[in-house]
Amino acid sequence: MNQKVTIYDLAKRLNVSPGTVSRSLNDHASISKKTKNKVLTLANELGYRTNKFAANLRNQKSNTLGVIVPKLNSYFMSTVLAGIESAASSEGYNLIISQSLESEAKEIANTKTLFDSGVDALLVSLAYETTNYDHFDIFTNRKIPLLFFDRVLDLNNCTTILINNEAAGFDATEHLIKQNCKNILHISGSFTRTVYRERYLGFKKALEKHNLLFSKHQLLETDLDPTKIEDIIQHIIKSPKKIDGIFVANDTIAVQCIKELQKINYKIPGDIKVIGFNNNPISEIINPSLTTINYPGYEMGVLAGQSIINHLNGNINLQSANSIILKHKLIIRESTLK
Amino acid sequence: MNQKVTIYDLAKRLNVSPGTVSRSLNDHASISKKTKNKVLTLANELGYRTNKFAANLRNQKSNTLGVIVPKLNSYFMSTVLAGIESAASSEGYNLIISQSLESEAKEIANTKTLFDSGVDALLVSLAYETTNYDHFDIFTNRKIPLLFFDRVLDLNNCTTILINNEAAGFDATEHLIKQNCKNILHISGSFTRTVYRERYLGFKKALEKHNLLFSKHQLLETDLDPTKIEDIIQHIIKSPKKIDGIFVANDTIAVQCIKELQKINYKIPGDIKVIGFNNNPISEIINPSLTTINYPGYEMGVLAGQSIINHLNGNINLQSANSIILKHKLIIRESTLK
DNA sequence: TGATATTAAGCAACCGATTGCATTAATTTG
DNA sequence: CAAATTAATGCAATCGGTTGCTTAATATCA
Repeated sequence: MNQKVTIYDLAKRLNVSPGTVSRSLNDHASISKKTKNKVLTLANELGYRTNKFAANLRNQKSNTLGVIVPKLNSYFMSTVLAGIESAASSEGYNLIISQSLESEAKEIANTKTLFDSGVDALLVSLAYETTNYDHFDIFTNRKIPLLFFDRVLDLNNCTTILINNEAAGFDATEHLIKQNCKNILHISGSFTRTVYRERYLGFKKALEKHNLLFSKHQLLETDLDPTKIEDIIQHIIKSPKKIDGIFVANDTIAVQCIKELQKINYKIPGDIKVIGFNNNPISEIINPSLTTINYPGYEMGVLAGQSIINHLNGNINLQSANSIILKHKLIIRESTLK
Repeated sequence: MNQKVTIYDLAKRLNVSPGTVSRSLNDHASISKKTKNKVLTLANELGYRTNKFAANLRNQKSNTLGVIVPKLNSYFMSTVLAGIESAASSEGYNLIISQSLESEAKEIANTKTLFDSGVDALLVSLAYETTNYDHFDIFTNRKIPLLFFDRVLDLNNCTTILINNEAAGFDATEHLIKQNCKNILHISGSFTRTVYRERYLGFKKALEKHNLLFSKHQLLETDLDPTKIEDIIQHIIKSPKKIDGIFVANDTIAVQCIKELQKINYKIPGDIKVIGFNNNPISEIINPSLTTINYPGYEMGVLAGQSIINHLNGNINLQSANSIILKHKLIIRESTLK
């Protein structure tokens, strides 16, 4: 039990060749049932377990997917990961997960490590900081599938999975407008990430459509760091024109805004209506409950996993569909009631 | 660029042996600086990357840790994972993560897969369902380090990392008692997991210490599934003696209780005081904010990662410390105010 | 019965890096 | 200057499976 058992051990005991053992274990057609049974039985008895290193070395394939996310411990990301894991494990793939912690340097290091680990494909959601993308070249050069989700990058031959952020931003903003907001503030993440840029574009389009002027005070580009909530509140208080609606690029900050504004006696939604983004569970818990945009994280993860595995299996679906857009949905709750 | 480069390619171009190349790359002492430089330079130029499969096969070591958690997308678990990842990556270890989804069958499958993947060690938080532990034998038989965190199991020679759940349960309960609660309900998870059993023991000890009788209605053993909140509420309403305090085994359910009780016009903390467990961020967002026990997830993850890596590196610290207890802390908020 | 088709199994090269031991070249020492 | 060290490199086996090709054994058919 204590000793490792190899196909050579099995071969010796059964007086067959290692090749025969290997083929038996892989249920190859050219081995008789009798032999296969003998092998399987003994393998089981001795607790034989295949050595993946050897198999991978020979097969040039690891049945492993690499994943790089900005942060493991965020509601959204862990939900996506759960989806990826579910898809991967049902197809017999392992997952090596690493986090960039929003740092470009760490993302680069992780990319190299995962490449060296011989992952069959890489799934990435970009770090906040990343502006140079050369580190992905080792993957594209060797034609190892690369997929971006949520925080995406448009590279040739890379699938991207995301929602229509512009449309979502538009919907969120239009909802506020329909609730009679006239001077809406958009609290955005950094424009280096297109998700945020596009939400902003949707925001502006909605204003335009409804003939609302846009002034620069209505945009606050931040790093969405919870510790800097005070700056955000100051921005709101000091706005030259009274703000009556806020569209925040994520629920966490939206919830913090509500809490802080309530502390200084703003009424939500009476004085200011607030809409968030993501449909994080906290949006249901805050009082008033937070109107938000549902972002299907789990589905995104499952789809990302399935797409890449289909691709690896040679199924034709990624060549054609280079970009997968998931449906978002406006979820109306109390924080934007008239 | 497109082609994979091996040490043989480097060796050929430099007219040295593959062995010399290998030793150069590993900065072996018996190679001259001149040669090392030549090799390093060319390796860099050709984009050489070591083939881990070959190295792992030869070294019988993968620099990879396996992790099995019940659920990836839970606040607590993703926080622990973030801690493990941080410790692992700073020591050059990869992480293969899988989830059991609380199912024993999946946990068994994951254990086998991770074993086959040749992880150097395994970190586990047990599934809700698991009652048989034989699947870990392949690890213990081969003396591959095994560590349990949070949902632990006392096996010989396995480190466990957790908090003192009994003391935490005691503290939580005593706090309620000090806030004048006389008839406290404990909503627990399944006793198959010792964490919950121990919190319950702490609960009972606190009652005893303060001379409060315990009746069976004061314990509700559930699976902590959010969809079954209605059963919990019914239990509270139908209690023969009016319940004035609730100690819930996790914050998610505690928050749900508060919300549902408020819907039927209970005042929190006026009519019923509530204390949760974990210090999940939602505990700060709910109104009234939730008193809870802080469970240091990130620290637990870091410690778990570091411990196992120290062990792998042969540093003596796990033989002695077979069980690591982290500090918990009572965090008093509004939901238990007098 | 002999020739051919089928089936089952073996042989040996290969995947790419590592490492104990042997060998050669360079340096030191007496 | 020869002998003894020391330094630098090469050789070849090894890790454990996989697989194209070959061979041996059995079945099929005329």
